[in-house]
Amino acid sequence: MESKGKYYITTAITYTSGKPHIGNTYEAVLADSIARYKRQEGYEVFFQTGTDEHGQKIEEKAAAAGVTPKKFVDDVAGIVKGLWDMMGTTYDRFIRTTDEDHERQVQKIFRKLYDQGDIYKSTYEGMYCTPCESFWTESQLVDGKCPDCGREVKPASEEAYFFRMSKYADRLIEHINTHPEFIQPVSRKNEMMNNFLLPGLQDLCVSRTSFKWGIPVDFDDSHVVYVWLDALSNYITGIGYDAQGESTEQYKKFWPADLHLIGKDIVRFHTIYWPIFLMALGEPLPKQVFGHPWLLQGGEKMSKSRGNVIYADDLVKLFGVDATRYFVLHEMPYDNDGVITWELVVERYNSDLANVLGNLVNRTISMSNKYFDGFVSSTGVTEAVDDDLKAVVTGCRDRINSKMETLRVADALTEVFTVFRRCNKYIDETEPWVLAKSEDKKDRLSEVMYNLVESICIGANLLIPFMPQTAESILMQLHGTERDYDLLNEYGLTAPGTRVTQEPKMLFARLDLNEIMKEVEKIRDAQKAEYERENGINSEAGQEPVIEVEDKPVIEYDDFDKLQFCVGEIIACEEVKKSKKLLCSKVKIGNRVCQIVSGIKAYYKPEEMVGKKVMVLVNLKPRELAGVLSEGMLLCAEDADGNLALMTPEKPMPSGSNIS
RNA sequence: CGCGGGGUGGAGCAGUCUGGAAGCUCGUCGGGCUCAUAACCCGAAGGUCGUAGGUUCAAAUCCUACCCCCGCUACCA
Repeated sequence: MESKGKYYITTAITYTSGKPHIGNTYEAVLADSIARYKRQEGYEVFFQTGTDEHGQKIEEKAAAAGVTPKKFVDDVAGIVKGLWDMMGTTYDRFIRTTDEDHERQVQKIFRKLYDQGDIYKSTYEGMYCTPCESFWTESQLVDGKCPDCGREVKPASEEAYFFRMSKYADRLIEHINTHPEFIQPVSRKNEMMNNFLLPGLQDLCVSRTSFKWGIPVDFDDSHVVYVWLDALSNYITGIGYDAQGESTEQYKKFWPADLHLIGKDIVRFHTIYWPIFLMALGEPLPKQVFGHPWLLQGGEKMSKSRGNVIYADDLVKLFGVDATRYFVLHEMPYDNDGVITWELVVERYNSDLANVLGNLVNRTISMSNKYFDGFVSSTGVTEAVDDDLKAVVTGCRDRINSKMETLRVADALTEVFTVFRRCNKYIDETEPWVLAKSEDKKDRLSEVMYNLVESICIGANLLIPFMPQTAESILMQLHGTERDYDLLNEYGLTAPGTRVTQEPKMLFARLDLNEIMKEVEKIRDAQKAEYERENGINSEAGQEPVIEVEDKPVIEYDDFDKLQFCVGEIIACEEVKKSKKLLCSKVKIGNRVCQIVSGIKAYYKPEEMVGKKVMVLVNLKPRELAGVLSEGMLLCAEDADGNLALMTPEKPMPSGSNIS
């Protein structure tokens, strides 16, 4: 098959602030199925995906996790790549914005745009919150106050680089109007025009000084490049663009991109800023930007603290790679958000994959073995019912093609399944088990079985871009072959003498919803636990009772200052013989040791007290308890049930340390 | 009046641009069949197409008002 030309497809690069959920993973799978389809069709495909790793949020997340930003993004990028690999995405490059070649080119791009006057230095003016060190726009403010801390903000300005968006706006409007296919679906085009382009584009601030985790501007290193300029550039740096005119052959071949596949939330960046950057660089614009809808979870909001975030790896664990691919591809409508719940996945799995497809392959193979020892041959004994089957099967490739042309992947996948559904119906129409009863129907039976195997073979070939493993498994079991795309509308290519497997393997075993939901519960618990660990919350959080705090009168600082608290180390401890509740501890506080009696026998054994660092009220007037002198107090928290917990320093502190 | 999208039988969606008998998948019920993973095939029930008006011979589809949900609102990527 000769090449039909090149096809360059990209996904958005995933922001590495955390593990991507199924909604993000969907995009990679969608892009992969398109890439695979284009390859099957005969295009030379370059498929790029990757991670977007700079920015303030990542700097903050890394700091919170106590690691360097680089270490943080290395970890997350590893997780992302692992998920994409697990889903079987056939990317040609997984680019990271921390890749050296990318960073160098972004610096060159920035300088080039600066040198030619598209980027200029000015001052950014906005509302500034001093404690948070953040600028906010008017629209971000909450009641005129900082949305983060709620404190007052004041007008401030800082030096920054700006991009002259306005200079290119007219050209972009012209381009969008003369290229109706540029923004898909079209509804997004109007959104961009009405909201941003027609009211007039503001110049965009393309540098930051408020954080360091970014690509430095090489001629002014107090600034880092705005993450979107950095991130968007990946589409050209990843295939060898050079800002000084030394672009690679690969770049010259593949740019402009045929398709940027992105989420609808970032359409603005891809249809306004990105084209304008490209215009400024003198490069052609991508042919099409498709803003796909999102796969959302039904009902409640997705949140890790509730343990209801659905991740691809959990889906794969329960359903397998191809079933997961099937679900996300099939359930995604064209321009509305789709819904994913565990129940829906099980439903689709059972009805489409197990019942329609898996069972079809299984019953066909068993009959072939039962009636013909697995050998498949056409006898030419046809009947009228065969015609409709053949028409459905041979017409499928072109029906899929027309769906794929407009990126209606879900509809294309549904078309593949019409073949399998038609086959099931064909079995009922021809009733092979009846034919098998009369010896003189043997040839007709053979033809029927041939038609089934041949039809399933074609169906499996059409399934390859969407469910590659399943397609391969079907072809292996039927001993069919992968066929050239150009032959997928031809019938009768199953070779004489083909013999199907003697040991059919179930493709998709039916699942029991209750069993699956038990597994889902485990996943949820694990997720909640992980969330609590990451955020330092004790388990049982969320179910923790809300205690109404009773107020004591306000005290002056001087009142507080009268109390002397210190860290004390318990060096010895024994029960107070005459008492049911008391323990008597020897507590080392710096250079002295005192004896303290506490009512904690029910909660702590003497031996486990020893060695603990605790919070001690030191200057409490000594008093005898049960005949034993107590020279202070060990501080404890107490809950509604009277359970006690000693206060201990959160990090190791020497005994005698002052507490205030 | 900030912008945009959505509200269609129990569930998930198509249909709306270009008005003309309300459709698909799942579920439910009934029947058929037995090769197969209680799977497959056929049939049926079930909808005032968010609400209220309007245009028209005819409205899910066009117009107006309202209600509800969801995004976005530019320095969060």
